[in-house]
Amino acid sequence: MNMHNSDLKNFFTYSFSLDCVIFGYQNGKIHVLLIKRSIEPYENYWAIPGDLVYPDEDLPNAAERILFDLTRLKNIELHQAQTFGNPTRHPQGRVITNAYFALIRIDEFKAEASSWAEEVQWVPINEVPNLAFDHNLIVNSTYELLKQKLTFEPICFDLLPVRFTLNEFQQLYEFAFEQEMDKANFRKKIKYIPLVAHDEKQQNVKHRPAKLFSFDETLYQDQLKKGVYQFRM
Amino acid sequence: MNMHNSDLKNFFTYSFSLDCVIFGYQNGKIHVLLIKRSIEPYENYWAIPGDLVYPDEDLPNAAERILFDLTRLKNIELHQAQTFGNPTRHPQGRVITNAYFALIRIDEFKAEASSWAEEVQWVPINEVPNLAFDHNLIVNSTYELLKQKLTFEPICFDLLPVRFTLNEFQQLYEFAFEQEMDKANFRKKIKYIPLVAHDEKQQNVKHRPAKLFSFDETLYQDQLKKGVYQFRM
DNA sequence: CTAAATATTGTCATTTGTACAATAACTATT
DNA sequence: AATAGTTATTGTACAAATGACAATATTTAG
Repeated sequence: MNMHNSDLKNFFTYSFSLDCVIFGYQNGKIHVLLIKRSIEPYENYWAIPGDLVYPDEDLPNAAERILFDLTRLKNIELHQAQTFGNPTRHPQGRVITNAYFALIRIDEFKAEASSWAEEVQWVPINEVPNLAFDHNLIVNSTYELLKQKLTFEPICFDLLPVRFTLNEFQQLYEFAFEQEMDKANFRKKIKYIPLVAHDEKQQNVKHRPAKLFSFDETLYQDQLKKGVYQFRM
Repeated sequence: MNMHNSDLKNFFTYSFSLDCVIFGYQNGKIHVLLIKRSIEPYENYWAIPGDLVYPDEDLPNAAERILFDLTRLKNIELHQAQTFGNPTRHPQGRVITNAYFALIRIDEFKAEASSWAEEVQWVPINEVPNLAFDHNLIVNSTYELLKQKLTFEPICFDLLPVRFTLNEFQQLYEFAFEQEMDKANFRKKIKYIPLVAHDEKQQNVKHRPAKLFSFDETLYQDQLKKGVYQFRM
């Protein structure tokens, strides 16, 4: 497979690609996974992992394959985001691209550069450099979508460690919505979210350690089915 | 332009199309605009208006053009929805399609069959027949998206007449969410939505006529900017 | 003028939201 | 072991929103 260089122009009249915006959470900040391109166009630029879709490939499969090829990440739940089709977005021809995104725990998965990705790097969402193609647009649009989804789907738990403190939970929302919240009131607000309290506590802090919680996905699905509760922040 | 028949296979290795889901509101029901195909494949099937995107055409422009070509509708604000890329969704080759949707006042715009659309028809969302291609999937997914958006964006006013009664407003939500609401409580809930009360009243009803209201878009945008208020139903 | 019908407003108990204060539990230091 | 420092967790009091229901108002039809 080498449809990445100058012969792309002759390969398709126009073509279809897929770009992955992978979000992670670390040190109180939402991060995005970037790769460094070792090929033209935009050689040596940072970009989000993406590539052309094969002619007989379904989009979810393409997303999985492309992400794995470039970053060795697998078993990640990818979700469709927007499609970008500006005719001039690719310097070598018409390439329409569909963004997919995922939320992962950075330390549970190890991203490694592979194929034409020379390096991989997690970058805080508000420190993303100038990227290849229209990837800044794609990252920003998808981050807006993420923030929207954070308010009415319990996806924050894909970013947090499996066991987290209520403060960590709160700080994630404070970061995303760029506003501080009252600790006591935050705890009342999340009263109905099905969390399990564990006996375990935070380690290596030089003050009273916080209790650890985890999200009960099964109970959440039950509540959804019964219609007794709808997630909303 | 005739890339719709058997020569499609040779025209593009794979191609990209755009399908429009146009919603309207009438007689207390949300409707979808359908066209009847006069060409193969799926000749004589009902479908949503859609066609191939030109190689040098931006997606928003393509959406406008395609909708106008088939239904004569214009000056309609179209919004991007999902992209559908199942390799077998089109019987003649790989065609990835991007759905766009719009919300309009049915009687303010007159849809007319044009080009290879033989007929146009507004159909209640819960009475949509078996459609061409995967168009049932597209319509249903986009309707789900619409319902989501109804809860956090003031797009309901694109469906309602410019001047509407509070009951009409309420009934739209009752239809979309399939649940009845208390009249008095509904009025309290919408207290902060910037509506203008007019002196005008409902006509031709055989009981006390209701007062007419309209949505103040300008005031809403101001409130948004100031961050004092966020639409939420 | 009256009945029928729906629009509109009001009441009240309950729940939720908000700001802030108080208490609890742990670490580090003396 | 006692104490200070630090953060976790719970509580309190008042304002605002919600929900079920009742009461009143305005129009048409006769």
